[in-house]
Amino acid sequence: MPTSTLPLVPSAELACCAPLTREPLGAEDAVRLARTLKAVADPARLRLLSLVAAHEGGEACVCDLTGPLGLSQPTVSHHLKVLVEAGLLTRDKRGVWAYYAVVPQALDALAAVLATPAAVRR
Amino acid sequence: MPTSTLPLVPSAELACCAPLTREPLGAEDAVRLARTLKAVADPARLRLLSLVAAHEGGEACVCDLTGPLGLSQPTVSHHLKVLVEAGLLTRDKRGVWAYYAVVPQALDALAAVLATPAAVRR
DNA sequence: CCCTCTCATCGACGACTGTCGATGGACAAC
DNA sequence: GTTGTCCATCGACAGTCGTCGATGAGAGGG
Repeated sequence: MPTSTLPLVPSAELACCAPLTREPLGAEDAVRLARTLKAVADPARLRLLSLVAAHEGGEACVCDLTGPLGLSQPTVSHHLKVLVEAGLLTRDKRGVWAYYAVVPQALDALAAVLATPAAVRR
Repeated sequence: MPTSTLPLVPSAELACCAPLTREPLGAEDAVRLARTLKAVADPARLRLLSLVAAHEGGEACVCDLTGPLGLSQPTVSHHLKVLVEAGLLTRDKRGVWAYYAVVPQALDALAAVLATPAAVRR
């Protein structure tokens, strides 16, 4: 049977806080937010998210990704692990293959924190 | 006369590309996007953005920020420089003080790239 | 049982990053 | 001019990060 790995992140971490520009960010919230943003702030990982999302069925295995990225298989595995631990990707192992898929709500939550709420915009 | 420092980033960098999950990201776009995201992916810089936005008048000088952050003045100056170079903050030197203000469009552009377009959401 | 294929982990290396104290430059007030 | 304040830059240090080759763990196929 296929084994599905859910994101390790408590869901509270995804929507951790009010929009950046609405009120001062607490130290702990800042650390949590930065941890998630760090996972995205890398060219290889950005392209991975993009490639996985664009792949047919919305999922892709490692062997689909090493070629387009031009990185070694261990490096790709490493980046995928980072993204899964950040809750941005899910891992689904079926037989020999490991299929990765994006978690749209996670990206949306990040976007929501960064965006300027209409009330603040001047 | 006050000297205003505009962001060094070509405006093309701010809205560099289509939403992540819409089409595969090119290598160069990925590098540019990652560079901007790296500027935000740090607890101190997140709090700086937040503190500046929340400060009265939407702007703050360095001496307003070192206290709440608990970091030394050189470190705060360093982080502010990173944010200005990323186009997320503007620097306006008036007399002895340097006033920083957030660039809402920059944050919004970042959010737009991360967010899942409705058409892709499944 | 052995071989192959896919993927994860390990260990190592160079590069980059966040932090600080010390220094220097610019402006203001006396 | 001298002194004081605000801020940027410098140099140094420890820590983290991205990358790779080598190795290991499991699943399948002959």
